[in-house]
Amino acid sequence: MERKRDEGIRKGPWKTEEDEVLLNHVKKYGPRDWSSIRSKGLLQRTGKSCRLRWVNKLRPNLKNGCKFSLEEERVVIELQAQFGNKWAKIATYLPGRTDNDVKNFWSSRQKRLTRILPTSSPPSKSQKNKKEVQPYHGCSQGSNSCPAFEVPKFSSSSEGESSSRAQSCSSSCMENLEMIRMVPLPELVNPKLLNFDTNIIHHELSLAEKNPCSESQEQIFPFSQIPDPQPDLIFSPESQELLARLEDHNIFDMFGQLDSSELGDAAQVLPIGPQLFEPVESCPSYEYHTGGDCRNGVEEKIDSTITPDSFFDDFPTDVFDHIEPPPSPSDR
DNA sequence: AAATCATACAACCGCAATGCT
DNA sequence: CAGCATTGCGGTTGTATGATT
Repeated sequence: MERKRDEGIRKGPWKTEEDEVLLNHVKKYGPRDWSSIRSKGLLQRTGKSCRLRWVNKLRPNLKNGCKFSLEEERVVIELQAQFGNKWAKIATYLPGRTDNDVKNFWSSRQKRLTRILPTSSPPSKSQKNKKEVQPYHGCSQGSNSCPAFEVPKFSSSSEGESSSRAQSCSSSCMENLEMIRMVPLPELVNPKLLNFDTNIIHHELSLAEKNPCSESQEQIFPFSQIPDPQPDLIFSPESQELLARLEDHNIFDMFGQLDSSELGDAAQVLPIGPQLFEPVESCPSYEYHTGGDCRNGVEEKIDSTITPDSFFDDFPTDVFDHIEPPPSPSDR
C-alpha cells in the first residue's frame, strides 16, 4: 500500500497543494535542497521534479501564459543564431522566461516554419549536428557585420513592374533587416536580471502574487534600450527566418534539381531574396501571431497563410527562366 | 456537432557539470 | 583524488486547448 520513497514517486501535473508545499520550502530554505523535500516527506516528488516546477512555474515574475512579444521573438532568434540551442543562456536575456519557455517557443516555431517551407531540412534534428555552428550565415557571428551576405541593392523603381508592391516591400524589408542586424543584443540586456538571489525571494514571492504578465511586461522587460523599429515596419520573425534561410545555400533546395552552387552568382544577381519578404501589414503574409497580447491585447492574425503557390507569386517571372520549377507546384 | 489537426505548454528523462565528503 | 549527490541543461513526449474541416 504505502510504497513511497522509491516507488511512490509522484509524477504528472502538479496540484496546488503540492505547489504550496514547494513554495513554503523555498520560502524557508531558498531554491535549493530539492531532494530534501522528498526525504522530509513533504512531497512525493523527486528533487529534480521540484526544481523544475519551481523554475518553470513557481518562480517569481514569470510570464506564464504570455505569448512571446515581438521583441522577445527577435531576441530569441538572434541569440539562437548566436549561441545555438543554449536555451538556458538565451533565457537569461529574457526576463520572465525560462529555458523551457524558450525551448518550447523555438520548437513550435520550427514546426511552423517547417510547414511553411516544407522542403527545408527539419531543423530540430539537424540542429543536433549543427550545434554551435552558425545556424545561418551572415549576422550570427558578431552582430555588427554581415560579411557572408551581400545585400542586393535595388532601385525599387525599375526592376519589374509586375511586382511593384513587392518591390516597395522589399526595400523597406531590407532596411529593417539591417536594423535588426545592427542591434548587439547581448550587450543590451543584462543577463543577471534573472538571477534570483534567495535574499529577495521573499520579496519577489509576494510581488509575484499580484504580478500577472499583463501588468508587468513593460516594467520587467528591459528592451527600452534597444532601438525599437517602427511597429509597422518590423519584420515578422518568420520573415527573418525565411530571409536567413535565403542566406543559407540550402534554401535553393526549394528549386528542385538546381544546385545551390550552380546558382552561385545568380543568387546575387537575381532579386529573389528581398522580394520574398514583406512587411507584416502591407504585404501578403503567412500566418503570424504577434504575441503582442501581453502588451496591448491585440493579436494580429493575417489570414492568408503562405502556400508554395503564393510563395512564388511575387517572384519576377524571369527568375524562372533560370530555374527548373519543382515538379508540380500547383498541386500543393 | 463531431472529427481531425495544429499548437502551446508542462513535465519527464538522460546526461553533464558541479559541489561535497 | 575518487565517489557520490545534487543541480542544471537540452531533448523529447504527453496532453489540453483551440482552430479548421
